[in-house]
Amino acid sequence: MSDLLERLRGRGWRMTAQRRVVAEVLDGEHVHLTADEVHARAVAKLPEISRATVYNTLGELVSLGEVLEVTTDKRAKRYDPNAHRPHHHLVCAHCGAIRDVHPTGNPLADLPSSERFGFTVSDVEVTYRGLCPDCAAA
Amino acid sequence: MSDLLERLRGRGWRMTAQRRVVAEVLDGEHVHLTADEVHARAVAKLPEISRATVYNTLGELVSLGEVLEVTTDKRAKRYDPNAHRPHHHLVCAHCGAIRDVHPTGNPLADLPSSERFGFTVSDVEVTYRGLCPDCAAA
DNA sequence: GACTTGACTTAGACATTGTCCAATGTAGGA
DNA sequence: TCCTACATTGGACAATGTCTAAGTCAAGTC
Ligand SMILES: [Mn+2]
Ligand SMILES: [Mn+2]
Ligand SMILES: [Zn+2]
Ligand SMILES: [Zn+2]
Repeated sequence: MSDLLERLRGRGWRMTAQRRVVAEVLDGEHVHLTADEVHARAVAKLPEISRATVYNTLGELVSLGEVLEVTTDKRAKRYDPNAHRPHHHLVCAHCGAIRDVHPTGNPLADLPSSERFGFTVSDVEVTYRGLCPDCAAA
Repeated sequence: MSDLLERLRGRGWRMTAQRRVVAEVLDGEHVHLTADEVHARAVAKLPEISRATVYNTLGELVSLGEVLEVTTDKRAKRYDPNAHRPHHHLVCAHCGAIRDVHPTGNPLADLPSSERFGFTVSDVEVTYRGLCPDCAAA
């Protein structure tokens, strides 16, 4: 995460306690927190941090390409710090657990030009759904 | 759509003016309306229809498998009457236009078991993103 | 170290999307 | 025609997200 903080400093960011805390929360593998979850964890480290600052900071990180927005369910957006390695997601339909996955092949190649309707297609998101081991056992 | 109304009658649905109007609105190809858009179009045909009824009816149609929920953007859910032909979506990143597409191949086969984390994977959603012809020209 | 300034943070109002409920209405069978 | 279980309604409430005015502070300058 200090990598991230360094990059942000290089981009002219003022290093505030709030931004440091948000960056700390957004660290690790398979991390896909909602804004309110980020806020709750940030408050544990810095009680006076506001919801508005969390939303602002997340939005800025997304604009900078340091964090991805993921919408695996129809509720809140989730924020994914694993922005520098392209990947897709595997979601448990029962408990919502999310794993990063790396399918083989290139789904873009599977969309023939006759199915492109003249669009310039630049990106593809794949969401696999199923049951995680815990939920399948229950 | 009278097909749909027949199926619903067969399932024991009471045929109300409200349900008929929602079914009428949800007709056609490449239709992906939000609940409020459905409501606005329904009101044009039946001014006294309430938001609650539109939400109730859409929820029931989804439960019955007659309509799909689609979340191509991070805003409102969209309702897709094309539930009987599996397909994916192509979305314009600029104006939000949505087309139904039918990629070749089977993306499920592209997820090796080493990338399944013990999940029972049953479904996959693919969303292609790019620019529609109009937005690319502008 | 003190000063300055524009970027940053905050609380809370407001907006959008969706859910829930008690009261009222009605489709369809008896 | 009557009955009643099912359906609809309006509005309160909830969850998520946006915006703004006022106060705060990081970091450059002296
Ligand atoms: Mn991820
Ligand atoms: Mn569709
Ligand atoms: Zn699970
Ligand atoms: Zn477009």
